[in-house]
Amino acid sequence: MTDYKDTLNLPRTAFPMRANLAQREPKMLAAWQEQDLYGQIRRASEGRKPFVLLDGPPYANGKIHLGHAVNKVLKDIVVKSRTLAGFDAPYIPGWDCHGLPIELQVEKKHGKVGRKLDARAFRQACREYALKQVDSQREDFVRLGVLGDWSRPYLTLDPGFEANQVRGFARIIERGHLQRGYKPVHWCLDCGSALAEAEVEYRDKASVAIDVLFTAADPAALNAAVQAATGQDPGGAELPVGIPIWTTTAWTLPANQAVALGPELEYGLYEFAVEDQRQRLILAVELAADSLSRYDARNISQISVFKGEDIKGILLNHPFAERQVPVIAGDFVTLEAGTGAVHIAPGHGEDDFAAGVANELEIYNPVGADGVYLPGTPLFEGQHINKAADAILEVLTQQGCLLNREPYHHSYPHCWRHRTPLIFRATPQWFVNLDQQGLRQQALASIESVRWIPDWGRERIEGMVAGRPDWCISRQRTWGVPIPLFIHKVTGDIHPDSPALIEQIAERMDSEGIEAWFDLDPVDLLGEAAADYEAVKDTMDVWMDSGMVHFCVAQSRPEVAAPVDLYLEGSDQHRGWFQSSLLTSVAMFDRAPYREVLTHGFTVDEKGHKMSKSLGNTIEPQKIVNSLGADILRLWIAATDYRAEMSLSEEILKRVTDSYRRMRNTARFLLGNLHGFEPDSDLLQPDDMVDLDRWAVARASRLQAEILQAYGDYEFHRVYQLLHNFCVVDMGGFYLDVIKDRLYTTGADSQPRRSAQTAMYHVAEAMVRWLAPILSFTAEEIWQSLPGERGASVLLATDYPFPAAEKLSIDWEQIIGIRDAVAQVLEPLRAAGDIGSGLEAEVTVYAEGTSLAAMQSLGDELRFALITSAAAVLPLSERPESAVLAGEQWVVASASADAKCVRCWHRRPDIGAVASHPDICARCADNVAGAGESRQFA
RNA sequence: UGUCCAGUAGCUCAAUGGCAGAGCACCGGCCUGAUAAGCCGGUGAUGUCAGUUCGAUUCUGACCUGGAUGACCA
Repeated sequence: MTDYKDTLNLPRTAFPMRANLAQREPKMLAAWQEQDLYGQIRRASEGRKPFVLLDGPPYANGKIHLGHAVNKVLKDIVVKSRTLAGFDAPYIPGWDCHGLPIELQVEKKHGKVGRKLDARAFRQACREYALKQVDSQREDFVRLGVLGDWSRPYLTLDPGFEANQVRGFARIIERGHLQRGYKPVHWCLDCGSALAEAEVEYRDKASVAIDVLFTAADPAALNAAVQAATGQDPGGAELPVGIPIWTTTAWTLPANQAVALGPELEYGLYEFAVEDQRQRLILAVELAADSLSRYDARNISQISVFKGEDIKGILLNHPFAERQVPVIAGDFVTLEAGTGAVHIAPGHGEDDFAAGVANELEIYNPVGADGVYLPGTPLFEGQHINKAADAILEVLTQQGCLLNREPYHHSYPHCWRHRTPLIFRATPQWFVNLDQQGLRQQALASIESVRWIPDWGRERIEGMVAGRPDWCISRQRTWGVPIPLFIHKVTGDIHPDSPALIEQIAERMDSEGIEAWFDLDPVDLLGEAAADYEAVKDTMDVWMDSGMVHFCVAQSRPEVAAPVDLYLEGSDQHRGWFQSSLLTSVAMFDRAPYREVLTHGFTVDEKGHKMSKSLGNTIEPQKIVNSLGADILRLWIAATDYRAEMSLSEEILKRVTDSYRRMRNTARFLLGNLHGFEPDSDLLQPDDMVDLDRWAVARASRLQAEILQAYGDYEFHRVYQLLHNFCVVDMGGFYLDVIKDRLYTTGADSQPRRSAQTAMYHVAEAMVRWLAPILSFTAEEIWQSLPGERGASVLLATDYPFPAAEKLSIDWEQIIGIRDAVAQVLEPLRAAGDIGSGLEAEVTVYAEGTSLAAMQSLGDELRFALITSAAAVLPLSERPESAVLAGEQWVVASASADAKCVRCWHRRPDIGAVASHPDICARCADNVAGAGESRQFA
């Protein structure tokens, strides 16, 4: 028997089945770097329609985690898919480099500012630390296959950035949004600084709740007020009377300036006895019973009832300070807890502050930056507020004003870095005022012009902007961009020429960065007037840094000038970067800095629980990359619907790896069978192609439309599903299976084979582009194995232009349905051991209508489509008793009685028809020694 | 405690006021000319409870679970 294997065209390719991504990817990265792929793409994209994604800067501290990977890879998929779609899509990554966390790291090593290092050296240490972090994070991002201008990222510590930031700040001042305020702000004693809203988190805290008595300064006046309200003299003028307040922050009592009652709430005057001492208290009616039981009161009687408003203005004795404080009305007073009377320290609370302003109280703050009562504070001067609690309670007890104390658990604001309780402390701070120039309203209007994806993002940010307080932008820290202002020593006003002065400062900062401000001799700028002014020592909130990226980066990199097309971050950035960027942009330019804002969810484990170190359920991206490869991680990110939580587990990674292999293998099969195909000479025109091959091209072309749509809609999980199903169902399950016979057995340069190769070539060219944004490494590997002249990288190409669709002769969807039906009928034969492969069977299909027509037009080539040795088709009316119903048609199947062709494995009656080739069928003989067969349909 | 989002087979995703689809996984089989592959067949699901409706996975409400975010001030 002649060995005919040599006469077959079996697949050949150097493209390996095993990906070995962990080893292969770094080499590919080196090659990309070597050839400056990013730069090449920029040059190739010149003049195209721009699509700009502005990178939200990660904070330069710590190793990147899964969330970072998700964010950067999503951005990368967007940028690459837009590049392939023919846009000029630059990507300039950036880092957020100033701020407290870096200071804390440096403090760990060098101690606080002024101990081992002076401020200047400390800042230098911060700078060095941040740059080191940037380097390490950059390495990890690059390893993920994220393509961008990594050699020239933007850093908020770049002198140019810092200079532009103060220029932006000047613009905000010019437009009237800056305000200097003496207001209570969240203050972290460990930071020694004010905090922004975004830096506050609420945690449970165990406090001591106390009831403190404020005695009436003039009981007769109180009685008179009650009588005026109720029409009855309450009497009992000889008894002690007062109003008890309830508080969990005893340390604020030294700053007390008033007691607030709800103006519309009902209060009662109660008389009772404690240890046989009769006395009177005013309490909210609803809270009276609870409160009086706390005080062990007996023989209680309610003397009268009135509204809080009725005793407004009555004076009370401060429990220990030498002053009297008024009763005021406060709408914010509720009946949730306490006594219905709220102690007001305008220097230590927001409501308190507002009440203080409304009632012309002193905004008194006796607490220093370090939490110690300032010199001159009666009784407690020099004590730390956390330690003074006992002393305060003791004083209250001595004064007979401590009615009750008990432990109390509540949630309380904490510093999100130190996790320590915050205090409210009135200090002079700088604010971006949301209302004095209509910033809030304009911001809300700008939100309307932005497309928010998912759309609930709009409501979220609207609610936040509508409800937020003024933005406290000053920090009393070392590592940050200075607030470059001069304050008049007498009037407290900023220098009238501030914008111009800031420009002069910015010019110095262009080269020297923030040190230019700290080194500045005010005389150089202000001349003789310098003596009248004081330089501000505060730094800016780092949210100002990142919030001004849209302005600062564009000054040196005009290709990303605002407004940009897209911001893409985690959904937590509605309160963070999206908002800070919006506010600065509206403050400077009256418009949003972005057209679209896309958010993604957070990573969770397989049970849907968030990943955290304490739960021990974190998965490190570095680990995945170094074992499975970056493409596997990228595929997971693409395959997951990022609008909700994104869950990751060992099983999920396994599934992702499996589907990766399937796609890779499909590509490998295409490449293996494109062996020897030179598109320049071998590519057939659609007219010359076998009908099935034209179907494959048409199918791929239709799919491409869907895939591009999905990319355009940022629905990458749809891209993945479409791609994977195409590989499995259309290609593996049908087309590639069917054309194997033709590829292998017909002549290498024959029309039937070239036709199939032409189709596969089109499919491969398109598919490598579909894959490229997601499986960047693998796509590049495929690209390099594809035949034909091509550029250095798939990313230098644009979406594949399919040849114009030709009308098909066969309704292939019908044929696919019949194929499934035949497979069902073949299964029992196989189970019975009558046949093994489908080529051992012959079938007759009985059908009517369109499916009959489809099969009839295939004629003799039906058997190739069904992958059986013989296939006949007859009208339904002729079906015999033995026919089996499968789907809509009836099938008769049996094992073929014919001999097997050793070459093509079909069972044919014409084996040996050509005498010189006794072991092969006539078709094979023709292909081996004759003119070669021709195919029209399959 | 408020608001928002999500909950569809073991996993990843679909869909619809009218029999809930796909792929993977799993089970069974085939092939050995994609072979640490490939092909065929099969099993399997709407978080819970009510309501509206002829009919609800879809609409409404409550609850549960998870996530995000805000308020919690005295």
